[in-house]
Amino acid sequence: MTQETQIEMNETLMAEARELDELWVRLSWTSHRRFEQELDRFNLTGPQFMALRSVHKCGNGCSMTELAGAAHQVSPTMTGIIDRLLERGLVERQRDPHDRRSLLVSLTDKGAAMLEAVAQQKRIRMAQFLAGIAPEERERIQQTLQQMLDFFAAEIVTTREEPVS
Amino acid sequence: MTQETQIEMNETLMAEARELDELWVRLSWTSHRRFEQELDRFNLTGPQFMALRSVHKCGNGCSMTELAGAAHQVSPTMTGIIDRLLERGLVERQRDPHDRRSLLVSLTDKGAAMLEAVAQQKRIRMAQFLAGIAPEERERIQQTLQQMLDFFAAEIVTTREEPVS
DNA sequence: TATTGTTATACTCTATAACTATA
DNA sequence: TATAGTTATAGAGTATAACAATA
Repeated sequence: MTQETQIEMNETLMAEARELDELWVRLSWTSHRRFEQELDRFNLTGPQFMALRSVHKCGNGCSMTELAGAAHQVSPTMTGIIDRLLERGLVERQRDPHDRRSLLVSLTDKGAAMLEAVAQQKRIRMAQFLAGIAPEERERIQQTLQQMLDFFAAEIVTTREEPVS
Repeated sequence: MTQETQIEMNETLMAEARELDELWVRLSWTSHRRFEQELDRFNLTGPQFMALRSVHKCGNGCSMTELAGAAHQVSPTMTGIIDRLLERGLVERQRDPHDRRSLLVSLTDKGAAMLEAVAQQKRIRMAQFLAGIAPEERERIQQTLQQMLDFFAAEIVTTREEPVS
C-alpha cells in the first residue's frame, strides 16, 4: 500500500468516524433523556434503576463495592443511591456474616415487583421498535450493538486521565 | 395467519426485545459513563458539551429556548449550564436587538477551540472503533443507529406521562 | 496495615414555582 | 395577556477527603 493510499484511507475513515460520532451523540443523548422520562412514571432515576438491576443480578446479595463497580461509580455515590432505595423499601441491607465489614444488599418483594414493572415497560417499547424492523435485520442490530459495547467497555478506565490544559 | 402463529410470533418478538433491551441498557450506560470520563479531561460535563455543540450549530446565536429545546430540557436548567460556560469564557450572551426579551448565545474563540478539541478526541476514538470493523459493515452500523434514533426521537414527549401507582 | 463502607463537603444537573422584562 | 428568561428552592448524582469498623 502506498503512503498516499494510506492517507486517503485515513481521511475516509475519519470522515466516517465524524459522521458516526455525530449520530451516536444524538442517539445516546436522546435515549438517555427518553429513559429518564420512562423511569419518571415509577419515581425512579437512571442510577436507581441501574442499581436495582445490579442487585437483582447478584442474586444472594451484593456488596456495596460490587454495586459501585458494576455502575462504574465510586462507593460514596452508591451509598447515597442505596440509601434512597432503602427509604422506599425497595432493597434491604444486612451485614455479611462471613466478613462483617461487607454488606449484602438484596431486593425486597416490593423492589422486585418495581423492577419487573419497569423491565416490562422497557421490553414492550423495544418490541415496538423491533416490530418496525425486518426479521432478518434484527440479528444485524444485535451484532452492531454488541460490537459497540465491547469497544466502549474496554475503554472504561478506573484511573483519571491526563487533563487537557 | 392463525391466532397461534400470531401468539408465537409475539413471544419470539418479546424474547428478542428482552435480549436487545438488556444489551442496550448496558451499552448506553457504559457509553454514558465513558463519555463523562472523556469530557473530564476538559473539565466539561455531558450537558455542557451538548450545550456547546448546540450553540455551535446555531451559528449566529441561539436563544435560551432553542438551546433548552435541543437538549430536551427546561429553560432554568439551561440557564445554569450557560452561566457556567460564561464564567469560563466559553460562550457569550447578548440581547437580541429584534426582540429584547430574547438572548443570543454564541461561542467565543476559546469555546470554539475547546469544542473542536473535544470533537477531535471523540472522532479519533470512533475511528479506532471503525478500524476494527469491516468496511462493508460500517454502512450497516450507521443504518442501525439511525433507525434507533428515529424511534427514540419520536418517543420523546414534552408532557408528563401517567405515573404508576 | 489493608479493606469495606459511611460521613462530610462541594459542585452540577434537574424540575417546579414565582418573578421580571419585553412584546 | 403572552412570551423569554432568570431567580429561588429542593432533591439527586457525582467525586474527593477524612473517618470508623473489621480483617
